[in-house]
Amino acid sequence: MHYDEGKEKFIQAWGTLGSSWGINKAMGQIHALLLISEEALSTEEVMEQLQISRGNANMNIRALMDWGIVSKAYKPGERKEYFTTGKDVLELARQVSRERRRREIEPVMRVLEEMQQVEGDTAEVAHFKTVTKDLEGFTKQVDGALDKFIRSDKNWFFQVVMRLMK
Amino acid sequence: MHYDEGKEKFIQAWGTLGSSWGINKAMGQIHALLLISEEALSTEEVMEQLQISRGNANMNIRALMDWGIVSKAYKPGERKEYFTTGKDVLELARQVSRERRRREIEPVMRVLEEMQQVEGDTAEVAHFKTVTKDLEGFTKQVDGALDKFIRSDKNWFFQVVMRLMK
DNA sequence: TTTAACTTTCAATAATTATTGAAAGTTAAA
DNA sequence: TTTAACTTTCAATAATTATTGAAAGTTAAA
Repeated sequence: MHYDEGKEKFIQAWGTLGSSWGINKAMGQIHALLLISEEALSTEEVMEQLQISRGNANMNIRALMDWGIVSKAYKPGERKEYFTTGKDVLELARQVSRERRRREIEPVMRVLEEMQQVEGDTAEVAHFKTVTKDLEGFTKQVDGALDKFIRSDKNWFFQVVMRLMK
Repeated sequence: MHYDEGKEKFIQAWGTLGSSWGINKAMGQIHALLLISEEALSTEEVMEQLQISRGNANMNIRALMDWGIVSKAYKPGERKEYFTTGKDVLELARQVSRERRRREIEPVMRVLEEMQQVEGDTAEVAHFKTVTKDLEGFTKQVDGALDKFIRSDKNWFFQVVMRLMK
């Protein structure tokens, strides 16, 4: 397979993965492009390589910075802004976990907690509370594990996985 | 808070969570409704309670069955089909993991593996292969852990989480 | 068989989300 | 200051995805 073909495939796959994970396609593609590029890229270069508009490129680069997985890199003597993403995959996973936890798990947990405030002593209400309590418990477990992962040092995750695999 | 208000909130929250996890809103809401209902519900009842059309209800119930988290329940003497979902949250998580693994992780892993076939001995290609190899390695780890989780018995997950938390 | 109760399909439409590109805004050098 | 190189915003539009509802299909009872 030629490099250009591989690159194209990878960018596409990464965009698709992104869109089934709450990150939009362009965001995923820009990230993929930055991942495989050794040099930091400018907005222009991103626009050109992915064939997207300036607004699109700009907005999605900003979103990636918002997620904390892309950062600015100024080149000496240049006025233009350049962007890179870390090449450490584990750090990336940790950052994505952190954001998803904050954006998705936390809000749903707050709602689940509230559900215990429902009044009434019918069987229906009792069942409702049982179910939502269960979900809350499970969500808490996941949240805790995720938190541990996020805070952990570089090797923790692999150590745990290794332990599980043995 | 009144039961109806709580119920409404929960259904909304579950729908929203669904849509940021590749499950659409209606699917999430139907699932929420079935979760909190002790009795199995008919398509009609789902339509009425969520104010959605027959086609929508039917399609999303089928999708939930496809995911393996909703099942048919016939009522004796009745011709109509009724639907329920398991109330075991862990089993639900396991089922969702299984599906997402199959639908999202497997395809991307296949692409990542292919990337090693890229020809050329430039620094650019070397870097490309390094990055995609790293991603592949990490994805494999996650996939393995997920597989372990999916296959595991009921208590495994909590045991592991407990161990992590201590 | 026929009928009626039910389920499924699918083209049309609505709703949502992503993208464009030009105009407005910002900033560093002249 | 002014200018020009750059970045950001945002209303308009395009693309995608979800939803409707009526028609077609299926199935069990009469």
